[in-house]
Amino acid sequence: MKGIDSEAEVPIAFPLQAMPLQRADGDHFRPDGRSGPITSHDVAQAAGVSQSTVSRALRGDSRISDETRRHVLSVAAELGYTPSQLGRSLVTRTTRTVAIVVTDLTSVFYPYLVAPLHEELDSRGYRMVVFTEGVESGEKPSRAGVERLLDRSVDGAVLTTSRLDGAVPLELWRRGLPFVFLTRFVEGIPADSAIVDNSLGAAMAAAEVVRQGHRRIAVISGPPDTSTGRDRERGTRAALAAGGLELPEESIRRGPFLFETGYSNMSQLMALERPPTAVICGNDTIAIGAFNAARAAGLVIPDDVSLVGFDDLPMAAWEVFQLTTVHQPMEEMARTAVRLLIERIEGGVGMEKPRQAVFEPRLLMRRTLAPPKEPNPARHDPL
Amino acid sequence: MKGIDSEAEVPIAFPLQAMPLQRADGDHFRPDGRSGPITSHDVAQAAGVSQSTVSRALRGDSRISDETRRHVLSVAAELGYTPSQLGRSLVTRTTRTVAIVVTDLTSVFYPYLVAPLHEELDSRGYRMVVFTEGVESGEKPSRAGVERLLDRSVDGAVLTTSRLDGAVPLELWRRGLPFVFLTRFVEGIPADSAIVDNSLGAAMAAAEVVRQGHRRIAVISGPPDTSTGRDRERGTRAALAAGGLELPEESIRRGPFLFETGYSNMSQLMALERPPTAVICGNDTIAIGAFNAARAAGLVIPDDVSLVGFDDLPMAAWEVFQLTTVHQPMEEMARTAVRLLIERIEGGVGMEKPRQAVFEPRLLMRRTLAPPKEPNPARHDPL
DNA sequence: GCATGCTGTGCATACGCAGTCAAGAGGAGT
DNA sequence: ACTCCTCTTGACTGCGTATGCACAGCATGC
Repeated sequence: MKGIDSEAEVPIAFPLQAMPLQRADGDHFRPDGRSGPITSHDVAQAAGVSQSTVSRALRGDSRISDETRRHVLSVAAELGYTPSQLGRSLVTRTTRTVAIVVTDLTSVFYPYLVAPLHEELDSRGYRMVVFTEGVESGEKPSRAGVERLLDRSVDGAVLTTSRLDGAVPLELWRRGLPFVFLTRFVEGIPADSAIVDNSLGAAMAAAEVVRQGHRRIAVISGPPDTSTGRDRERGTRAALAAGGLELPEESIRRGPFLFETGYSNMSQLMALERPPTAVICGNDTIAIGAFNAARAAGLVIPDDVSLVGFDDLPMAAWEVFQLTTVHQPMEEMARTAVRLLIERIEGGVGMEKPRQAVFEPRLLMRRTLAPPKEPNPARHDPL
Repeated sequence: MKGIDSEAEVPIAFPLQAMPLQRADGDHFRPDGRSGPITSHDVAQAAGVSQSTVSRALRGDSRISDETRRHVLSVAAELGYTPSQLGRSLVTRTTRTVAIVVTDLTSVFYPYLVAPLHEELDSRGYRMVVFTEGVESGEKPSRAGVERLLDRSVDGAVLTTSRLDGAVPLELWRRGLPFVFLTRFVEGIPADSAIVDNSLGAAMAAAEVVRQGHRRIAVISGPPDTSTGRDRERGTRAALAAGGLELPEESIRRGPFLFETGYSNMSQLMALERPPTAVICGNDTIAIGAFNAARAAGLVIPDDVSLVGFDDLPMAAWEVFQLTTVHQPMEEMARTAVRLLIERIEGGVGMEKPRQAVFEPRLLMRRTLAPPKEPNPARHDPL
């Protein structure tokens, strides 16, 4: 077993391979003897043509003869020339880079959003830069953050993060940077968006909880300053009201969309004198936190308490959870967001009217929701 | 409940706020009447100074008088000037951007790597671009991918993905782009790296499994063409051998570090005539897949079968899993990787000797490992 | 024989910024 | 009064690329 040299400078333990492992002195050889990377000028000189011709040959300009093009391409390949994206961006005024703005990269929610975003962007030849919007508690617009988006290094942005009072979207809009809301949106900002009908989805879930006979229902909701948190809570309330149920303030908890929010609030709820028979959660992450809290308290789901989530993360389908939840087509939403954004970017100034892509939620019955064990005696339904 | 207009152009349902929601025609006002974003020339003209002075004033050059600086700053703020990172990068030959290269963004593993990477980079004033190395089956260097890294748009790269035969690291090294291996590395490439001692960690886990009395042990390992997969398998074998146990080829499965790998292989293992009493998994994701497969088969862990993982993802500690696993300090590793990389980038050409930061693994006893129920009668140990 | 068109290439410039060099203003020293 | 500095600022250039424009070469039509 080898020893440990934590952070120490240890000699390379493995032998260098006997392959063409030879680094050029200061990148590649440059005809003019200067240092630094190869430029189109170098290629031009080596190929005996002008820089313009190199540029055109590589970009496939049709006005270059096939012979010249082949020659230039071979010389470029030989020198290991890679066009500078910087120089190109400066003159074309386009970077083919899109910013993704998220709050908390740690969230298990983001991979499922970021992966399709990346793939869709990549397939269209765009790069992806990731920014986190500082989770400043106050109204701080995180000036540095907005600057970063406006310094010409990105062509547009996907906002997955925005709080309802967030200053970032407003600032972006004023400065004319194309962007699109994904998952969440901010009212009053006429930007494109790709979202699920959150209030409808939440209402579907809550209605089913009621239909199955629950009367003592608690809610662990998301943050009220996000459109998702607010709309889902609204939908839940509406459905409960339609079932003749109120939602007293002590039965609704709120917090960030985190495991801990579900865990701690569920623990408290289960410790109540008359704990709820069902708990509706703001998203799957909260629901899974709640699930684990219930388990830790020795409760069996759904025998002792029912649970529903929102999002349908892949892990919601895991055998250990089998979480009843509201499905939203995250991948499709992400791809749509990219499509809307790219159209804005490449479409130019037109298309001023904002477009909303609202997706249908779908209630997924799995195994965390069942009728309560001790049906409320006040229940009048025929069954 | 509101209706759904999936992907249709619906009018904005919310009223525009009565706030200063007024977009300047074509970005901000420009003194010279041209369109496009404000440049330092515009600020200079408006402030009655030269462009050089504007540049210097904003960058805090000490040779500018306080009076001029204040004036320039106020004019810049008034015009809403944001320096172009492009122009700056072109002349400074530095982008303050680092590329993160990953394989599969969907992995639940990456958030815990990407989040600290981002934070550490951000705190040092660097941006983060995410690339996926095409998961081409062949040797394809994913030319487009390498090009992307070499087109002067990043100052360096963090490779978390590399297969042992990957061509990307070699190409980067030859072209002189600073980079660092994180989690995995590739032999023969003299680059910095931040890794855990994988073989030691795996050996610790396997030794404990043996110590607890298991004799019929199976392994669900990671991909053999990664350093993590290979080294962990090596460590496991070594520890088993030290315990006098062989690892017959039919008892070791291999596959990508995915939930499905654990699920399907565990299902098969549990269907064997004499299933193993313990399964050692290549990482937590595989282990959790295996856990769910066991649960689906009606087995209780660890009563019917023991399970150990590797990584110590946050979810390994969840109540429903309580996975016994090998902890690696991912956050610290990520931060170290960034530190090593930035030192290379900002340190310039020196420091040619590669540095390896090897972190100590730690075996975390939770509740998925217990002595086998039916101890092997061939066991000779005193207890 | 000349004008015209087409094809292929080079020249020159602009993109936005940082930095080099020089120069002007003012003060101090002789 | 002159020189020598220091302090502050401006003109100019270059980073690497794309592109408008001019131009050369050749073919075509009258």
